[in-house]
Amino acid sequence: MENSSAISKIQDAITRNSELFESLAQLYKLFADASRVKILVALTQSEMCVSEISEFLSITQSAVSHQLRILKSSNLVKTRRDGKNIIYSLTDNHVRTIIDCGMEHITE
Amino acid sequence: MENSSAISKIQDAITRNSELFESLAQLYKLFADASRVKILVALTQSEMCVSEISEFLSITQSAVSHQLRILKSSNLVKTRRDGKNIIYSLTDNHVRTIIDCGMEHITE
DNA sequence: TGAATGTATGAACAATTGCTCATATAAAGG
DNA sequence: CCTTTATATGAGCAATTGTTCATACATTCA
Repeated sequence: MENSSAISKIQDAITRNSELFESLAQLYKLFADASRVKILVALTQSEMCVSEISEFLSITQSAVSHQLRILKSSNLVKTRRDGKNIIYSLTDNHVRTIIDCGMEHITE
Repeated sequence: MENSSAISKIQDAITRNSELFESLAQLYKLFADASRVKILVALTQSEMCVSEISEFLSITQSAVSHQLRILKSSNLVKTRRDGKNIIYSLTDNHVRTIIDCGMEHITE
């Protein structure tokens, strides 16, 4: 197949910014699991500690911790300690925006 | 741990809308792969046939077809035939919006 | 200080995913 | 028709993922 010039420009642009799109996929991967989405949605409403999250997702504390570690190392959430609890909250408003954006597609 | 009433309301809301968040995760899963993201980004610029896409992603025609099938069965893209080619294009503008939304987080 | 509570972590395992290879289908053009 | 070209599809495989289980760590409180 021969390339039209318009399309080969698009292809160039995508090839040049390859790592950017890898990062983008990496970001979406964080939202690509129901447990994580639910955690993130919950945190858009209020900060929460691990056991609170663990309680309403029907998954173990361990599973929640594993997921939170992923979200934290990706800087979507941050933590602070409050006595025996570790309180998780969203790092910024991007999460909210991204979730809203996906929601609009679902509930069309 | 005892639930504050505010948090238990959030938990109720999330539990009630469980399937909604499953769908949301399912949607993001479509964007959670670099090849698919690149395909989708390319299609925001122009409709394309399989071999054009296959050319600039360094993956085989077969792999592209597999990915396109996923995107099509999820209604993110649609097809039409033009002679020997199958031309793929975005179903609507949601894809564009979702990608832009993620981009803003990446390029902050 | 020692027990209790809340959280983190590593290993192991099943499930899912994205690719390749081989092959099928389908339209085009001699 | 029969070959060529474009695309689709199924099986198989390696890599990744999300969970559980067992256990470690850390802070509180008696």
